[in-house]
This record gives sequence, C-alpha cells and structure tokens, in this order.
Amino acid sequence: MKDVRVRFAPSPTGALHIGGVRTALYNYLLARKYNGNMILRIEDTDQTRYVPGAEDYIQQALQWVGITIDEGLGVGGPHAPYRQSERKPIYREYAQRLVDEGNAYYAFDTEQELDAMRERLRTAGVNSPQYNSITRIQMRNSLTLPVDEVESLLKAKTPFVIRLKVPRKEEVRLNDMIRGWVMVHSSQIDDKVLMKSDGMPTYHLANVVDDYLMKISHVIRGEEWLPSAPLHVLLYKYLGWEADMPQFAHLPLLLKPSGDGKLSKRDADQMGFPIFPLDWTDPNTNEKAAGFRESGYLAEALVNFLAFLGWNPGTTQEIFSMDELVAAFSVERIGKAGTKFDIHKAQWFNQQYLRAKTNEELADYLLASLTLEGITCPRDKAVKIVAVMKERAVFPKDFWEQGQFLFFAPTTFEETVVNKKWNEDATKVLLAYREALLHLSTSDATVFKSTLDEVTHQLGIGTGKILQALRLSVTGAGAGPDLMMIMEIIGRDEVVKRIGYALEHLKLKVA
RNA sequence: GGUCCGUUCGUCUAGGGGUUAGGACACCAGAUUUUCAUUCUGGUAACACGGGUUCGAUUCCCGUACGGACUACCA
Repeated sequence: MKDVRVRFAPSPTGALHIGGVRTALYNYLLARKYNGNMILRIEDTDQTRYVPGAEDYIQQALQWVGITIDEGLGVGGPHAPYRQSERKPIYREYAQRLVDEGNAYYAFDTEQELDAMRERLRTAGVNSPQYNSITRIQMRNSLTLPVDEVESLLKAKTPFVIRLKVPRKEEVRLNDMIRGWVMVHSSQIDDKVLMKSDGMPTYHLANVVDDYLMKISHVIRGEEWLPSAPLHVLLYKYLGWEADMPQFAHLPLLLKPSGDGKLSKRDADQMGFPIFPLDWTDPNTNEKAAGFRESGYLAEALVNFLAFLGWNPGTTQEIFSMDELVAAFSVERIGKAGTKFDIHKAQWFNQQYLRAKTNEELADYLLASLTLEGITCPRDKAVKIVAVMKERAVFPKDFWEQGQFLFFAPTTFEETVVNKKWNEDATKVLLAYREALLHLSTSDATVFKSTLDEVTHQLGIGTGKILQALRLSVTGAGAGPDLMMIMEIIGRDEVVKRIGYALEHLKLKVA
C-alpha cells in the first residue's frame, strides 16, 4: 500500500459546516491510522465568494476538535503553496497540455450565447441542456472556429474558457470505497469548464491537479461530489495519471433532524442547536451563528458524536477517545445512507464526557462562569458544588445556570410545587425545624438530616412529606441536587434565613 | 425532467438466505434513593412496496415508491 496522504480541502466561503468537520475527521482518522499525512488545502478559486476570516476560522475549528495538520495552510510543506489562488500558473500549464493534446478546447461563448443555447435546447424539448459533444458543434470554440480566427481571438485577448472535450460514447467507471462500482456514460457528462475566463481553474481541474501533485492517496469527501467523480476520472486519464489516481470515498450526507433534506444553518436555528464548531459572525452581514464550543460542547464529545454519524466500529463500544477512534476506524465500516442529525445524541455524548471528568476539573468550569458573573467563590466550595451537580449536568455552564440558588436566595417560588406541597403540615415542620437549626452550631448534612427527622418525629409527620416544601423554601424549585448537600454548602445561617423568608412570603398561600 | 446514490425500531445503527432481527439515544414503567437526579431492571418500537430466484428471503436479482445529491465560468 502506498503512503497514505489525505487532504481536507475546504473553501473559505464562511464558517466551516459541521459536516465539513466530520469529513475532516474521517480524513484525519485514516491518516493517523496508517501513519500517513493530513494536508490542509484551501480551495479559493472562486474569488467572488471569498470571505475574510474564514481561513482562520477553519484552522481554529480544526485545532479545537483536535485535528492536527501535517502539511498545508499554516504549516507549510514540500508542495507549497497550499492555497489554490496562489497556484494559478500550475493549473494553466496542465490546462494548456490538455488543449495541446486535443482533450480540451478554448470556448469563446458569452454568457448570453450560452443562455440562448440552453433556451433553444429547452424549447426543443431537451431536458437538461448541456454544452457537450453534440451542442459544442454549434458554439464558438476552437473546435468549430478556423485556426486563424481562434488565434486572432486569443491575440485580441478575447475572454475565453477552457473546456474538457468529453467523449461522446464512453463508459466511465470508478470504484468508490463506500459505494462500490459506479458507472456513468460520458454522454451524461458535459464539457465542464476547466479554466475560467478570469484565469482561475474550476474546482474540477484544480482538485485533480493538486491531488496528483500532492500525491494524495485517498479522497474522502461528501457525497455531493459523486456525480462529478467520473469527470475527475476522465481528467486523470487525459493527464496520464490514471495509475496514480487516488481512491475515492464519498461520504453520506448529514440530513436535517426532521423531515428531509440536507442539514442547513436554517434548521439548526429553528431547532436551537449549533451547526458550526465555533461561534461565527459573518463579516458581510454581521449575522451571528452559535458554535458547538461556545454552546458548551466538549471537543472530545463532539468528535465522538461526529465519528458515529455514518460510521460505527461494529462493536457495542460507544465512547471513543481520538486515539481509540484512530485504532478502530476503517473506511469499510462507513455507511451508505444519509444520516439525520440528532442533537440528543450529541448531548448524551457530552454528558458522558462531562461525568468522566474529576471534580477538580469541573470546578474550573464553574469558577470560570462565576468570574464572568463577578462572583468570588473559594475553590473547595466550587468542588463541592460541582460534586453534587455533576450527575445532572450536560454542559459545563449548567453548574452555574442550574445552581444559582447556591449563591442567591430564591425570591420566587415554583408555583406548581407551592400548590402541591406547601401546606399546614409543612409550615408547621419548617417553623420548628428553623427553630431547631438556630440552636445548631454545625452545618453538616447528616446533622441537617437528623435534626429534620427529629422535628418531624416530634410532630408526628413523615419527613418525606415535607422535604419538597423544604426544598422549595431553600431553592425556590421542586427539583435539584441533593437537598442536604445543598444545605451543607450554603450553611446553617443561610438555610435559617431562607426558611424564614419562605415562611413569611408564602404564608398567604396557605388557605 | 435527466443522471447518480440511497432505504432495518421515532433517531444512530448491528446483522445477514433459515435469528425470539441485537445494541445505543429518546420515550414509558418498576426498583432503589425519607427529596431531585443518578443507578438498576423491564417495556413499546424496524427489515418501504411488488415481483422473481430459492425448499426458504429482511438478506440475492428486477421493478415501483419514497428520499437525497448533482444538473454554473460555485465549491
């Protein structure tokens, strides 16, 4: 097997889509598994779609998820430059070779002429009007124009494109690693533009040339490229690179969670989950989009989740570190069908990874949130808080967002719980409990509990019946972490104060 | 419309000519927890349809339906 060299080749047209991250991940896994190289190439041949900041974004996103680049943008390497806009002369050379050898030709048709041709074909009943082996005969190109006219047009700097001369009758076959043999008849492929009139290559040419020059062994990309893959095969053939053609693997698409269709930013907005790895502000529209990172997803969890979107190890193991993914990964186990994006599963993975962390690590998250809020908190207290809350947290920010009552006394009380649990028995117990606490000097959870037991026993009321009322008065809510632990954390004085406030505030609700 | 690709529980999927079609998420129920959650146990739930081939098809073949991608001097 030849050296594994894979590339991730995004266009800097905006934030990197989460599907792009998955594509990058699969490439990366293959590279690492076979001690190969991962190359980052920027496909910026469309200057009209270039978005400033996108390149940085791509690099930062990859770095965040732990995909390291061996060669390419930001790293350099033997095949530099890795930005296609900086490789123009290279493409021109190969395009010229295709023309010289009769596999491509100059075309001088204007946009209007192309539109007219398509219109003509449509009215004639042709379903998909193409610039191909049949229609090119009627167009203005170096195949139909006299040689001297072509030369004078070129000399006069008339805008032109270079098109591939696709044969009329030929079966183009390709063996995709995921889909098996795919066969397309050449009559279905049109004479694709290889070089645009601005001197830039199109994706097709640049892609094939670079993959060859950079000695790419495997092309792992989205399924949207499958229809043009036969065209690429043709290019390899005409350039004489058939023997060095990389192996193709076309990945199934990421679909929207409900209904049908490709996952888009719009769906993500509607469903309330991110679709980009990092926060992104479009420099042109100033439109902001949330990132997985800023939404609280851990990079390891996102990677694990993404890896399982279209691939599985064939075992029941689900939690995989990057290293384990590298070891287990194989292209053969990538599925064929499109995959719906289920954010629930992503959250589940996040939770798994969060729980696996030590309380010390989790305390850092809480402390960071508190700093942002301008709240100071001793580290040992943060560790305690995190310990009682970790079982229910999905995101690091949950420690703060769901634990605010640990820092502030509640001023409002959940109404359904008030209606259900705030009754005469409860107030009786709480009153007595508060009195008992006043005489306590310690703030140990077990003492809180035994005191409560004592009080309820004396009054002849079951402890369980009033616990919710106690929780309500201390936290304002009917659900939350272990109540005794909460009381231990906030301390006796605070508990006494809060019970007093609740007794005072909720007294009218008791009929 | 044309070309190409696809189709196993709601979702991600395993499997593969004869299986009680397995797992995970989600959901529901029970147990434990004198509270919430965790945890544990259990449950509901799938081979798109129609023809072949075969003793037998969810699995192989062909159609149909449905879905998707592509159909630019965008990638």
